[in-house]
Formats: sequence, C-alpha cells, structure tokens
Amino acid sequence: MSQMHNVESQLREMILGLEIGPGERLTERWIESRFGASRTPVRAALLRLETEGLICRDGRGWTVSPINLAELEQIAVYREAVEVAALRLTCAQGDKSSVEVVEAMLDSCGSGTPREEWHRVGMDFHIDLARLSGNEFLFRAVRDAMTRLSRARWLEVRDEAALSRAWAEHHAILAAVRTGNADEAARQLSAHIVGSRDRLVTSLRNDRRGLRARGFAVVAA
Amino acid sequence: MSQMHNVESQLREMILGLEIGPGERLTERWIESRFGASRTPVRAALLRLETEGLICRDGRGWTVSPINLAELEQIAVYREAVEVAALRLTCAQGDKSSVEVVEAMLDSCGSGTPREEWHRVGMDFHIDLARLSGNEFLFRAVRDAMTRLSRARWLEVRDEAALSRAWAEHHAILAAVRTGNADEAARQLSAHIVGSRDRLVTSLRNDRRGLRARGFAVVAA
DNA sequence: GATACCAATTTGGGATACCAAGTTGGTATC
DNA sequence: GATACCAACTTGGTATCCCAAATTGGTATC
Repeated sequence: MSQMHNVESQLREMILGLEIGPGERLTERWIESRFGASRTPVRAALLRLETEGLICRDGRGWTVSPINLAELEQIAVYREAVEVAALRLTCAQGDKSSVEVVEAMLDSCGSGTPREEWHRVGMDFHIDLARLSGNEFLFRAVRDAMTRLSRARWLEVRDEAALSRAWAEHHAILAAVRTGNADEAARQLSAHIVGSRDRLVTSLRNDRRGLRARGFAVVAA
Repeated sequence: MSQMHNVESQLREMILGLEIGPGERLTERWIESRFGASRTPVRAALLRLETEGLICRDGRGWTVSPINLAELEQIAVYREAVEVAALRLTCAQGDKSSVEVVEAMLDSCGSGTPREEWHRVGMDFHIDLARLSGNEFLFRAVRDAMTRLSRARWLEVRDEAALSRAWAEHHAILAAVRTGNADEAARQLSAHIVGSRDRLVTSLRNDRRGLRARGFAVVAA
C-alpha cells in the first residue's frame, strides 16, 4: 500500500477515534514525523480527508473539523432523503435474501458486546442497507454522512436502553423491508433518523461544557 | 490564487468543455508543461478532481472519466432524492422572494441565447434551487451531481423544442413552489428529472457510435 | 507596565531530484 | 518472418530543498 493511503487511513482512524480531538490544529510537519512519511503523501492524504469533511482549512493551516451541531441537523435531513430513497429501491427488489445478512449483523450484538462494536454495527447497518439499493451514489452519500456523524455518535451519552431502542428500530425497519412494505419501512426509517438526531443533538448540547473541557471543540447550532 | 487552484480550475474547464475527451489519458508531466506548474500542485489538483469524479485512476495513471450510461441512470435516481428533498424544504419556507431570482435567471434565456448559456442556465437552475433549501449537504449533492452530468448533457443532441420544453418544466416547478404546493412541485420535479434522464440516455445511446468516432469513450449501461 | 518593533522560527506552497515499476522499441536468434 | 530478450525511456510515488508569509519571542522605548 502506498504511503499516501497509509497516512490517509491512519490519520482517519486517529480522527474518528478521537485520538486527535475536534478543533485540534494539525501541521504537515507533525504528521510527517508521526507517520514517518514525507510531505508529499502527507499533503495528498490531507487533501483527501478534507473532501471527507474530517479536516478543514484554518487560514493557512489545517484543523480537525469541530463537532458542529448545526451540521449534524443538516446531515440528518440529508440522510433522510438518501436513505429513504435507497430503502424504497431495496423494497422494490424481488430478492430479499440480502436483508438477512444485515439482520445477522444486527443480531451479532448482545448484552456483552463492547461499545466499539455497537458503534460500528450501528453505522454499518445504515451503510449496508444503502448498499443493497444497488445505487452507488445513494450508497456513497450514506457512507459519507455516517463518517461525518461518527465522532458525534461516539461522544453521545448512550445507556443500555438507548442502544436497545436503536436496535429494535433497526429490526423493525428490516421487518417492513422483508414484507415489501415500502411506505411502512420509509416511515420507520424517517422516524428513526429524526429521533436519533434529536437525541444526539440534545445529548451533545447538554455535554457541551464537559466536551470543551476535554479539549473538543463543539460548535453550537 | 494558488497554483493548485489554477491547475484545478483550468483542468476542470478543459474536461467539462470536452477539450480533453472522455476516456483520454492524462500524464502529470503533460499537465505540468501545459499549465506551467510543477508536479506538486498538479498532483493536488488531480486528487481533487478525482473526488469530483471527473478523472479516475487507470492502473498507475490518470484517465478522464468516460461517459457512463449506467452512471447517468443512477445519478438521476440520486438527483431525484436530493432535489425533491431540497424542494420540499424550500416550499416549507415562508419567504418566496428568492424564487424570483431563479425565475429571472431562467427568463434571461431567449431564442437568441447561445447554446453555452442554455447549458449553464439549465444546470444552475437545479443548483440554485437546491441552494434555496438552506441545507448545505443537499446543495452540494445537487451541485456535484450536475457537475458529473455536465459533459453528457453537452453531448446530448437537443433541438429548440427540447430546450423550450425543459424551460417550461422549470417554470412549472417554480410556479408550484411559489404557491407553496410542495406535492405538486415535487411531482413536477420528479417527472422532469426522469424525463430528462430518459432523453439523455436515449440520445447518447443512439449517438454512441458517432461519439466514439470523435474519440469520446462512452460506456454502455 | 504597556507597546511598538525587529529578528528568529515555524509553516504551508511550490520546485526539483531520485527511484522503482512499467512500457516501448529495437535487435538478435531461431 | 516471428519471437524472445534487453536497453532506453516514460511515468507515477516519494523525498528533499527553497521560499514567502505568518507567527512568535524578546527587547527597547515611552
């Protein structure tokens, strides 16, 4: 694998894993020494991460994108549009066998599952569901949106009840898809996205002070 | 303006303007000498254009993305999702004054307007309409989709009747928006997008041989 | 003590040199 | 004439060097 992809993927993991906090400044030289690559692949990686929205320009330099509550709200609207569209395409397909794969992924999470796994499965559910539509653009849109949401979702305070609630909603969506009831599935998915957004934004707004104390920049809605 | 942006915008214009044909090979050294920049900004520009889908990797090198009929079909589905969502947001807004700006842009095109202008206005209509929603993600999605469609729309054989048909459909959509009739506006927009796609794909499929003869790579659906 | 100013350092943008892998064109062999 | 093989060239990937602008830290002046 090339140095560019090395730097890109490792830096992405560090940002998504909050090893580098939202709002933190990045210098090309630091990345260079941190990953043992020269500036050419470093700069290429930065350019790619910029298009993903994980970093942004800060005058002349680079900054890890802050958590932006207004952005989270807009992403939810965007998600609703593309995910519902993808879901309707999937419902219109005859073959429902692929739904079972997604269902199996959900069921792989139980009471003893670590939080990282809940987090990953919670995102992959939406991404894989979009992939089933067969539309590359809807799929990419959902994947990119979930990537942008990833850090905020990780910072959200979620108890066991919230996790199982999301899990149940995911199952309800799949059940509607399996019966081919597109309207019902779309309704469930919309409600799920809107509800998730409300809980996410509320949680972050309440924790904003604490998050800032941990060095995480959170921009208000 | 930096060299990177120079190369990026000039190369984008050359690709969108079909001065470099779909499927054509690009070498960093050629771009370097063509624009008088060194490889560092050239590579940065290539990476950015890659994320726009205007160029793609071809093994070790770079290729101007071919016209892909299957992709055009998928983009239409994607557009329908995001444009309708944006339109519904706009309809829900109280202030309808911004619609008039879009309307004025449409009316700036008449029988004597050059084809370039029709082409630009036809795209900007959809982009500006999406911008009115106030949702940055829906807006970017539409803008990027229209960018990807741009070359194909330019190659489409369009007579005077087709142009005025699109013009009338655009006006009908705005009329529905102005009265706040979201369902009607959405129906009109969906029909417009689907109809445009059908005519576009049909036209390109019919002309495929001729386009290939001109050196333009057209990938079948 | 506050502030204006200057030098040293840092940093991103760009240019260039080098390398490895792949391609090409020609040549020698059969 | 076809083919196997080799050398020269091309090309993208990477490292490194230079530069201008911005930041920083300290100092002198008021």
